[in-house]
Amino acid sequence: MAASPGRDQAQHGDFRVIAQHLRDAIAAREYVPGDKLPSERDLATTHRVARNTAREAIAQLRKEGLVTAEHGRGVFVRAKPRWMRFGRRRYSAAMRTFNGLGPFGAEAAAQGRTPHVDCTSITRIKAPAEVASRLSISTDTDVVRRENWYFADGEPVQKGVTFAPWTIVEGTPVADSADMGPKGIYGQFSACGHAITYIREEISARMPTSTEADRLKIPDGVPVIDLWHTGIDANRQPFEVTHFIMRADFAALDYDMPVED
Amino acid sequence: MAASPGRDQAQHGDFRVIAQHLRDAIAAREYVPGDKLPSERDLATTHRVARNTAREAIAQLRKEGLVTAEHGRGVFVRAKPRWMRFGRRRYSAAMRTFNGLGPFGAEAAAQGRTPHVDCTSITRIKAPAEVASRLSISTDTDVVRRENWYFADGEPVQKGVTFAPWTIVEGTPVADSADMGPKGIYGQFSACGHAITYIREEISARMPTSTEADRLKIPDGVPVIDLWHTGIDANRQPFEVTHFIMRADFAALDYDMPVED
DNA sequence: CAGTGGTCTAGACCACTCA
DNA sequence: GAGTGGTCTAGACCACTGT
Repeated sequence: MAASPGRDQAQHGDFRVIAQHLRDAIAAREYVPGDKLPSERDLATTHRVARNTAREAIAQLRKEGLVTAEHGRGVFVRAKPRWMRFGRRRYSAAMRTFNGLGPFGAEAAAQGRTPHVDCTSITRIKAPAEVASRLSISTDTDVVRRENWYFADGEPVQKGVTFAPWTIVEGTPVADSADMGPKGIYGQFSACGHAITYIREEISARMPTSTEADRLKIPDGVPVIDLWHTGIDANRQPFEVTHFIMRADFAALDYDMPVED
Repeated sequence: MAASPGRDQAQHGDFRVIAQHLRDAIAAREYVPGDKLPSERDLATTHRVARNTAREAIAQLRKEGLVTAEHGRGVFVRAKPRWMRFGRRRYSAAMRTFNGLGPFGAEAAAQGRTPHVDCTSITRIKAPAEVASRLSISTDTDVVRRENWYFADGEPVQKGVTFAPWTIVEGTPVADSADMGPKGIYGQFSACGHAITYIREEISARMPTSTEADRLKIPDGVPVIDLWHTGIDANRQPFEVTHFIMRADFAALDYDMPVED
């Protein structure tokens, strides 16, 4: 040890010590959200380690979602996420009557944000397996596939891909138009005999793929919520499936429900 | 460039190329779940880069949750997570009658896993703010705090901290005993006039803190589901709050519910 | 321009696993 | 003991941001 030039001890876990120092300082509000941390080079000299070691400490905090690095600017304490909450009532008729943005727009507007939805593609395909099983149809059946990207205050928040049997949507705007009219897509379904009455929501969380991180501009250390939503009508028939990928620093889910029907 | 010894080109994004090679190979099932990837030193030599660069490529895949590194053994393609699903009916009376493990045990058993719950502490404290607001009580009010750790097949899966007003649980096993009897904790609540009738579940996802990662043995690239559960009785009075931290590679949530009451 | 994070090199020793 | 990942060094140049 004493032989190694310029150093004396420490080898294992140096970066953990630095990381913990920074965590503590953040917890003690020596750095508040938005503040810039010392540069990697500064950390290295003050802790008497190589820059890479200081950098590794920063990498830990990034993985935990505590800080965000900005190339050329510095490393900043991340602002506490301001979650947008989605609940089952976003599908209720009352939420739809005053705008044409659908459940997302209604929730976003109710929470003081400016929503924007971009429908990037509408195609007709064979039902993928995950869709077919939820709609109780075969994978030979044609479905419409509508891909939507959702923004709040200009920031990308989530992606949603909606599928519905072609036989149901044929001839309606759902099959070929981005504009769903004043009552949104569920107004259209309702008009053809499928009023959304029950929903099923299957929720999991995972890290984004590199593609998702790109498209949704997801910072380091932020997972996605992966949600399969199924719309079910009054006859208990599923008529629509949407696969949402939501930034977990923006979206939260909030359900209240009876324990039994 | 040509001046640097032993190399010729490439500087930017080398590790991304390597990472993409590996991703593609995994997608093409050249490596299947459980397989060992080439060692960092092998990757370095075959791609003609320094070991740190190969290592960075691996780090990317770890962040995405695609692979897991095991010290001294190698880097392995992660097995597809086998999620355990939790739904609203885990709180129904029917799920409780055949065992004393509560909602978790019932779900785990139903899914062919061996559940185990470890109640690590039972204390009496002033209600924390997050609890008080959900129970509609003040932060001066005493509550019981019960900390539980949940295991499936011996692996730690989630942590749950339950709070309930002291005035409700006083004199019952909920206040001081790990053993909740054959009908579980909700049987106890039911016996003192608070049958669970509605629930509210507030769901978000984030990366684990370093403490959580330790205690739940969470591998790299796996987020946690952070869930606040509120139990509400037939009179619409909230009587119990539980804060769950779940490993997102084990737990998924699955709710079916009416859009309106 | 100076200062920042991003990437890379070519080594080194440590800690762990397994034959 | 051989092979693996984990950590560290002391440099280097690139890409980006701001003055």
